[in-house]
Amino acid sequence: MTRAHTGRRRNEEARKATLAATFEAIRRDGVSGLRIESIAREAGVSKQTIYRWWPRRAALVVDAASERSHAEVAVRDTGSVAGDVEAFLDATYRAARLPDMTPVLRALLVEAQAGGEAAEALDSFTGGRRELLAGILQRGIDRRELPADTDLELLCDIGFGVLWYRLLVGHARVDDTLARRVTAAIVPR
Amino acid sequence: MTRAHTGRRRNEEARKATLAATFEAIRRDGVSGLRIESIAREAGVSKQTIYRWWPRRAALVVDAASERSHAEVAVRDTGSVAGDVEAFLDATYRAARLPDMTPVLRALLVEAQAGGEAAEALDSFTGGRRELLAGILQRGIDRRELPADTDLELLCDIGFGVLWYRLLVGHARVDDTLARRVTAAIVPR
Amino acid sequence: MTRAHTGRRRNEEARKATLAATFEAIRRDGVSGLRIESIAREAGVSKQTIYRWWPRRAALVVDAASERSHAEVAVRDTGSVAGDVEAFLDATYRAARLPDMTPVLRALLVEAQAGGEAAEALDSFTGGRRELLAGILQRGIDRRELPADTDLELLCDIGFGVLWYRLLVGHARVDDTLARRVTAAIVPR
Amino acid sequence: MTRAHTGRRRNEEARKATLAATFEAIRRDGVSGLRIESIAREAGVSKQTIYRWWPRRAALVVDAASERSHAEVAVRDTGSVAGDVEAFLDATYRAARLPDMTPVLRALLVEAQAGGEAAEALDSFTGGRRELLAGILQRGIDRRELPADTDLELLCDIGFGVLWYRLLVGHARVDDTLARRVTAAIVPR
DNA sequence: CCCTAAACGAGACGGTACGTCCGGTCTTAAT
DNA sequence: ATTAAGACCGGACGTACCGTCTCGTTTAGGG
Repeated sequence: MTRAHTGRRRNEEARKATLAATFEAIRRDGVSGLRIESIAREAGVSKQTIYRWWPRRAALVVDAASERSHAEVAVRDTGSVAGDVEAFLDATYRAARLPDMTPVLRALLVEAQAGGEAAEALDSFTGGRRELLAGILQRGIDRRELPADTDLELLCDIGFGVLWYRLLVGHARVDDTLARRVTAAIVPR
Repeated sequence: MTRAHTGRRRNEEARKATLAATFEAIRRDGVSGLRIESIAREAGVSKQTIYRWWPRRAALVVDAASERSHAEVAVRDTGSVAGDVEAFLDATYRAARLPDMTPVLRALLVEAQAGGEAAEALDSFTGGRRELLAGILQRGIDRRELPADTDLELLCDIGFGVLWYRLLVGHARVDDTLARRVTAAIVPR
Repeated sequence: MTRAHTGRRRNEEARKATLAATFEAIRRDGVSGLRIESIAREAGVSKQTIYRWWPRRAALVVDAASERSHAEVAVRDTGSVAGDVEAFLDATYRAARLPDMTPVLRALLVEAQAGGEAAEALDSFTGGRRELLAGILQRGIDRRELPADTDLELLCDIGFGVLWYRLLVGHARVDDTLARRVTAAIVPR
Repeated sequence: MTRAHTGRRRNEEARKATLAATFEAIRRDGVSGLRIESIAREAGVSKQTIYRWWPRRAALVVDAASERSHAEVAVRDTGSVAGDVEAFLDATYRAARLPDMTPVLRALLVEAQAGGEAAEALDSFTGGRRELLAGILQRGIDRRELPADTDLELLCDIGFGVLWYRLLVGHARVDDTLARRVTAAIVPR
């Protein structure tokens, strides 16, 4: 391995190489096929270095995932709730169906089923997204576009539930039309 | 082990003991904690016997899961689509949130992410349920209770997507009111 | 690896291959250079199999050594103590300086320094040899060839001490003449 | 670590602390249990400092040992070879059986089995001692106390062989009477 | 009635990966 | 220039399971 030592400071390149190899491994083998030794080998990093910084496998998955999901989904103001929701869901669904993104989302969810930090990471990730959508819908209520007793929580669960359901069960693709259809189902136009 | 031999016929007790141990292990450790050797030990069965009948781990999970999900969800005719849908979803959600059922559903979905027979089993399981719900909704269209252009596929994804989303992400429980709320959101009353 | 399985019985060939590889490794690298993984690789045996039967490294060394030191040193009756002692020491020294034997003896002694079963094995090995020599000398006393107050214990320590000293320090070889010289020093002719 | 830096000169205290920790570790764990990292930790010294001054583990053992074996065994003139030899052996054996000394001698011998500088150090150490004993015996020949054809080399091997044999095999202690008994066996009184 | 065939428990085996430990090298920052 | 600190790659450690392979026992069912 030709990477230069950095002495007693953490080696940033080793960190990057590890996360890149993890990401690639998730893409290739899925989360159940993750092998720390393979990642170490492919990243040209020693196992000890991996265990030093990511004491649990879940931490590695979470970090690899979060490197790819920085991209914030912008909340726009299109003039109508329906437009705002559709824009938001469209951006969300587009991001999720990127070939790079889908396996990472699946891996994160799978890893989260064991509880622990992956569960927390997933919860915080999905929680943040739900708040954004809830905010958009709340704005609709404030503007009297939606009735005051709108079931915000449920509409959020629908918006994201349909997405995850399709990602995980695979009976139908997350295609271009989905955001429009979901919006039509949950927001009167 | 005190279980009696059955000679050259398959030993039904060994089969049951294996599936029970598998089920218990899923409940205890989740699908990622499944160990064939533990199952064999706990079931008082030899590894060879397990591998003879369930050549892949996924087959074991699928079998253990299907033993618990025999219970067919009845499709009733309450006189209105809304009533029928709510009755169906309520039964579905109730079954899914049974303490025995939830871990198995999660395990099946996780195992399915690797593809293979677990994916097929999950697909056929969820597919069957979607068809039932679609049938109920189609009857609503036929009776003119629902518009002809109702997006059947999407409404099914909503009905089940919300359920799975809550089972997997864990931000909110699948409670008694959920079926009513979901029904209200997707079917005009 | 093409070695045939033997089912649930211990595989004798695997045992032999392991000991042979251990012996070879001691010869090549000395006891401090022993690597269980190398032995496993060279013997075509899995690590688990080695650990199953030799839970400690010392046990492996002891077994490998004892496979080579079966050869009993015969106690002859030449008609005189001096003759008997010289014959015994000559046979002992000859065996010890065999190219196959020397590294194993050194390894056994080194391993024994840590205590444990190697120490016991060495003690029993050397103890047996000392008893033989003591028996020969005792016979000399019985026959009035040696004075009754002969320091048997010390003479044994001399007979073997000189051998080990040369084996371990390496300032002089264990050559053909040594047995005769040692005998002359400890037994009046 | 509270030890003061000494800037660009070698830090004598670091050297002492390292050797003391090495000595202590040999006493505690034997030579096979030596860990550079433990020594560094216990001595409050960095690994780099150890490697700078003792590039090989053997060098460390040799140094630690030689710090303890400075004590020269005086060669006295008691008026008879027997007396001189006994005095010399007694002093030698007494030094070797000191609780501080024994583990270090064992460690040195073990380390020497791998060859290299430990072997050289051991050889030079034992060689020096043998020359002293040989000198005493030669003086006995010169004074006609011993026959001219006395096997000097062998008698030295006996004097030290018995010592090492007992140190290493552990079947019998190096006690107060040993020097007298060995002397009686190799030098006519 | 015997004798073959299948199922089963037991458990050894060759592998692969685990997570830990240590060896020896390197760089930084402080003295 | 020397040191403490500590990250790093490499590689062996001893353990845990995997999936495969006999072995000897048990019973069912066909000749």
